[in-house]
Formats: sequence, C-alpha cells, structure tokens
Amino acid sequence: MSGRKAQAARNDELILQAARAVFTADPGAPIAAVAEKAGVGISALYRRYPSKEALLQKLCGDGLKLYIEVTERALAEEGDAWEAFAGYLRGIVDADTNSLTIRLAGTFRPTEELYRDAVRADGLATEIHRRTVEAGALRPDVTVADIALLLEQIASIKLGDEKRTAQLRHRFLALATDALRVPPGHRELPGPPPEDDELKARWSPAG
Amino acid sequence: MSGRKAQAARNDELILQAARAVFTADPGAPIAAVAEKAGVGISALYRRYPSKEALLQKLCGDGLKLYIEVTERALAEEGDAWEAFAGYLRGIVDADTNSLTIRLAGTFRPTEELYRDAVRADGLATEIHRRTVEAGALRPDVTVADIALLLEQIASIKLGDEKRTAQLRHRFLALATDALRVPPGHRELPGPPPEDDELKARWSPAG
DNA sequence: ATAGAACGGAACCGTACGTTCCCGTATGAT
DNA sequence: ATCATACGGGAACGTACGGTTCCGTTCTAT
Repeated sequence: MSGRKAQAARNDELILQAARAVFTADPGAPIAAVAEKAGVGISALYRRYPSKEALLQKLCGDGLKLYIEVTERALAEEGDAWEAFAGYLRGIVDADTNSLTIRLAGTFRPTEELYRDAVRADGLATEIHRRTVEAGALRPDVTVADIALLLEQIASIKLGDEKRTAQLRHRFLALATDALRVPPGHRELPGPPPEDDELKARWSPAG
Repeated sequence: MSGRKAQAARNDELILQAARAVFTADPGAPIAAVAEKAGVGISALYRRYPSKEALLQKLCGDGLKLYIEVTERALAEEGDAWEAFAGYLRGIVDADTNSLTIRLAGTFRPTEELYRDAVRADGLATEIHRRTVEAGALRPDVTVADIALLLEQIASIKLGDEKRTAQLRHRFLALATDALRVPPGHRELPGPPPEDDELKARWSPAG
C-alpha cells in the first residue's frame, strides 16, 4: 500500500493524535489548530468527521475505551490487592483519559455508545474499588466517587510540558495514595462523599 | 446619605460581589453577566472600571490581600504547629482565593502592586511552611510549592452549588492532610517538586 | 425648574471559529 | 501519455459573541 492510500491512512492517525494533543491541552481549541498540528488542511478533517462534535465524540469514546482497558488489566492482576489498586491509579494517570473525557463534558451530546461505555467503565471502577476495600487495603470511608474525583483533581495539574506534567501528577498521586492506604489511623472524613448523580450531572448540555 | 449617593455606594459593593461570584464560577464569563448578576446596567460597571482588565486586576488584588490576611492570622497562632497549619489550609480553602487568583493567571497583565502582594504572599507561605516543618509536624519532603499546587487542585473541585463545593473541598483537604502529617512512614515522593519558576510562568500573557 | 450625576441598555465593531467551496495535484486505469 | 477522479489545501463565508461606546432617561440637589 503506497501513494494516496498510504497518505490517507497516515493522516487518519495523524489527525487523531493531533486532536488528542490539542484538545487535551485546551478543550476549547479551534478545529483549525488540530489541522495545523497534524500538518494537514481543514478538508482532511472534514472528510473524516462531519463536524467538530463528531470528532470530540470519537476522542471521548477512544479515551473511555482506554480507561476500560486499563481498569480491566488491573482487575486481572492476581497479586497483592493494594499493589494492584495503586498500579491501576498510576495507569489511569498515565493514560490521561480524564483530561479529555471529563473536561469535554457538556460540550457535546453523548452518543448512545458513549453512554454504554460509561456505564461499563463505572461498573469496572466499582468492582476494583470493592475488591480493594474488601481486601482491607483501601480505607473504607473512601468511595468510588471519591476516587473518581481524586483522579480528576490530579488531571487538573498542568505545568510545563507534557513530561513535566506527568511527573508532577505522579508526585501528587503518590501523596494521595499515602492517605488512601489502610494502615495508619485516620480522622473521619468530613462531609458526605460525592454522589454518582452529582458527577453525571455535568454531562448534560447545560453543564 | 441616601438616594443616588446611597445607590452608588451600594452598587460599588454589589458589583464587586457579583463579579467575584461570576468570575469564580467561570473565569471567561462576559462582563454583561456580571452586570446582570449585580442587577445593574453595563454603564454602572464602566463608570467604576475603565475596562474588563481593570476589574479583573481589582478582584485578583482583593483575593491576594485576603490570602495574605488568612496566612498572617495563621502565623499569629501560638498553639500547636500542626493545628495552626491545618487551620491555615482550611482557611485558604474557605477564602476560595485560588479559584480567582490562579485561574485568571495569564488573562491580564499583572500590575506592579499585584506583583508586590504576590511576593509578600509568597514569603508568608514560605514562613508558615518552614515553621511547620521545623516543628516536625509536616513531612519535610513536601515543599511550599507542593502545598501551593495542592491547594490549586482542591480549588479545581467544582460540583453542584457553592455550599456543596465547599463541603467536597474540605473532604479532600482532609484526605490530603492525612498524607501530609508527619507520624506515619511514607514512601519517598517521586519526581522533583514544583519549582517557583514553573508556577510563576503561568502569569505571563502567553500562558 | 434645571443642571448634572448616575444609569440602563441598545448599538457598534472587531474578532474568532465552524463550515463550505473552489481549485491544484497526484494517482491509477486505459 | 492521457485523463477522470479522489483527495487535500486553505481562502472565503456567515454567524455568534463580547468588549466598549453612546444616547436617552431618571433622580437629586439647588
């Protein structure tokens, strides 16, 4: 495969990577910025996606699938429950799906498929949380929603280039992790934990 | 004092409160939203501030002064060093100055006064950090910049109304606090801590 | 009554961005 | 070699948005 077909296939990937990078850095970025970053014209974008919304849905869907993948991998681990959980958290931070999936919330209408994947991701997160609590490794007053919100906070860190940002995120993840583990005696956490409804509400158009 | 003068004086305050509320909720909000929230016309705004930028500078300055006030109050405390520090963190979260001061970074040119206050705030934060570390209450591998970035993360939480948001922020502050205190044995934090330069870089127009 | 301060809000204008359209170009078949 | 065509580049279009200005109105003090 060469010539036009090859360029088209290469552009497919180029555009997705550029879009991911651009919108991760700035969720409100114009579509022209994506084209420029990808080194292609705007037509190349519109040939593949009928609108900006469609592109965002695609990116969000991919992010969600990656999230699911990482979580499933963590659930498959058989060793120490705490290590599996800590590795899961690191995996999510590395995958950096929260920056896109969540910061784009409310900027487009979720598709049916997106919704199904979100439910599945939710179920998996609940599962690994439950497993870790039951193993007595994760403090039981921390809910799944707490973890979700914690990961969002870490995703909110953005300083310097990509590499530095990742480094700092892992630094703060380590700090948070110290607080999550069961051994030491903790004070009771103030206030009720975040509810699923509260987190979901942000996906409605009037976010 | 009554009539027009009274309304003018009332509007001064009304406008500032509205501006704070609106820009805290959405740093990119239009100026018309402030006028509407304050229940006044746009003229009332432009009579007091020559431009949007001037209003933002005023808000930012006020936030910085409040930050300084809270920190000074914490430094004045004579009791347990850890309790003073924990109270300081809660005070900053309550004052909610980070939402404005930091999220507005780069959207306007900092004034000379703003710069001086920032330096002062920086000094005070360093002082209370140093004091707490020296008292052996705060883990020594956590820097002032770490604390600053941590407070930013907590300020990034925004869920439901103002009350609920404050509640959740305190919940996660409590979690983070558990990780900061000295007693338990921690793993070494990965990656170098954030540098002052990194944090300051965001204030340049090309943020 | 009248001058003038304070306002309300419509109108103006520049900008930014999603989308469309036209044209050049390289490809692959004839 | 030629040609029909798919593909992509990027200018151009239309629209929405938001900062700022401006004018008519209202209310106060004299």
